[in-house]
Amino acid sequence: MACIPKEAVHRMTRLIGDADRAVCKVEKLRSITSKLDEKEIEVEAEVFKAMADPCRLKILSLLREGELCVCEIMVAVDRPQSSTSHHLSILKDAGLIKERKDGRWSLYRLAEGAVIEMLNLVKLMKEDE
Amino acid sequence: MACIPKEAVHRMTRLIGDADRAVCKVEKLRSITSKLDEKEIEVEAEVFKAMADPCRLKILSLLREGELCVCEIMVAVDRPQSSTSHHLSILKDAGLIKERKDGRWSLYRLAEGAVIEMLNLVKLMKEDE
DNA sequence: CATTCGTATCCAGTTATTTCGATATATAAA
DNA sequence: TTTATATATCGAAATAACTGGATACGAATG
Repeated sequence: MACIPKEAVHRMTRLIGDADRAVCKVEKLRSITSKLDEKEIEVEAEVFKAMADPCRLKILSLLREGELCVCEIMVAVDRPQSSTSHHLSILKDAGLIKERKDGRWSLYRLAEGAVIEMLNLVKLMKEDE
Repeated sequence: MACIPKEAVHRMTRLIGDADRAVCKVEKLRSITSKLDEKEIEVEAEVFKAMADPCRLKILSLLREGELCVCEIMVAVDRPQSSTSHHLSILKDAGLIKERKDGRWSLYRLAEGAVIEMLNLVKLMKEDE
């Protein structure tokens, strides 16, 4: 584990009172974050980032209805082609949607798994406040 | 509903074959997105945006352990005070965490509700691929 | 009441994201 | 093999987000 800055221990001592317990607390806090897998957190952040845009949320809602091609999606969300395509690639990279080629069409669908539950959960979120 | 661009119907006609069915399809697609509550989607995007940052995900993980003050959190995530405080305000505005003042301390905790499930779900997400 | 301490806010610099026209690529039709 | 179509990618401008030092504010402490 990285070295514990003296400043941190000093602060914590003021907070807790006892210097030994302070060191212990700082080490405990640090150990929680240092156990987190940096790479995994990065990937999780990318998933949330992909869902953090109104247009992309609309696309995900659309795809709940079934598989659609880019030109259908761009009509539905009312964005230019390049913009729509870009959003789709962000959703795909995050693993939220899957692509299938058919002739000159690219057909997109929701990925199996937890995507729908995520969309449902965030709706619930606002209700219990 | 906004007017349907001729271009869209034209494209759809090529895609489907029949002109009347094309108009129908375009209208159906549009109706899905137009039924979505713009304001609600904005709010949902804000929640995902708040979770779309590695440092903030670490803070949420930390708070699973219980209530912490800013100076404890900044030690744990190893960021300057202003930065930590800023991240906390984003999480609070999104409704993911709650604040409680005690003397000169601000104590933060996870909001009741679906926060933990969200964090668990995104982990599951990566497994089924 | 002056000082210290914990936090929030402000600010400026940097970096990342979004947007959309233009262009490239690939498939199919003529 | 020329042309049309569907999609992806590039590029540049506009916008938004993150970062960390400096400052402001409010609560405790001496």
